[in-house]
Amino acid sequence: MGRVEDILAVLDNMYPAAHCELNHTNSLELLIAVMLSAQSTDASVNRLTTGLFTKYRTLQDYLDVPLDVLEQDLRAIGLYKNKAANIKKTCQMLKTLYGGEVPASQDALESLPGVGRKTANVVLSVWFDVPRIAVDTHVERVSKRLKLATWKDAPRQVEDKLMRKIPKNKWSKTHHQMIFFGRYHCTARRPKCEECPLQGPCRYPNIHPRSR
DNA sequence: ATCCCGAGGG
DNA sequence: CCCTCTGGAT
Repeated sequence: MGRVEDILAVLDNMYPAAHCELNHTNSLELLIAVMLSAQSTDASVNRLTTGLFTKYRTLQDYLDVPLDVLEQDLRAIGLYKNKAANIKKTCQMLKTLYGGEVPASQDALESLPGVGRKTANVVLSVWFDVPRIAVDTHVERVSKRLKLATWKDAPRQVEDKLMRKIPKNKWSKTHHQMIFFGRYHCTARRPKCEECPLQGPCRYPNIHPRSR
């Protein structure tokens, strides 16, 4: 069995039910939750959206509210001023350009302020079931440690290499498994290397010989 | 390359 | 205290 196949098998075994952990009940809520997740934990986002999605139920609710009020409603999360402005502008564009719906196209999504490639990929994959691999901080770190990419690769290059190495029908599942692995096991700061079933393919011990 | 930017963990 | 969190725009 090849190296990549081994890694996928281990991830399947560790996280058979990996999934999107951002709470949402429709495409607008998912889009906003992903926008809010920039440089924030999903736990923080969910804590915030519990109340937010109760207060803001429709697209129009975001359009009607004054910017400074929305800012205060997002205050508990990082980058809240940027996020408030982007959400308001994005909702305006959804209304005027996309019939009040979240578009299912990569270009349309990325044209929205505050929505880049990573956010677009998550929405496409999670909501529209389009095969994509969103490269966030976890996926990037895990990919580099497991030698699925090199240390110098930018997120876009990591994405290309993953798409080449992973069967397309597994992109979405593997994406979430890498998130879980990065979030709960192969953490940025003190990865649990001693109890890791992926020590074989990992380069981390060679780069940080005695760290833990 | 830098800025935005709060909360939680170690 | 310092680091990290499903980034994006300039």
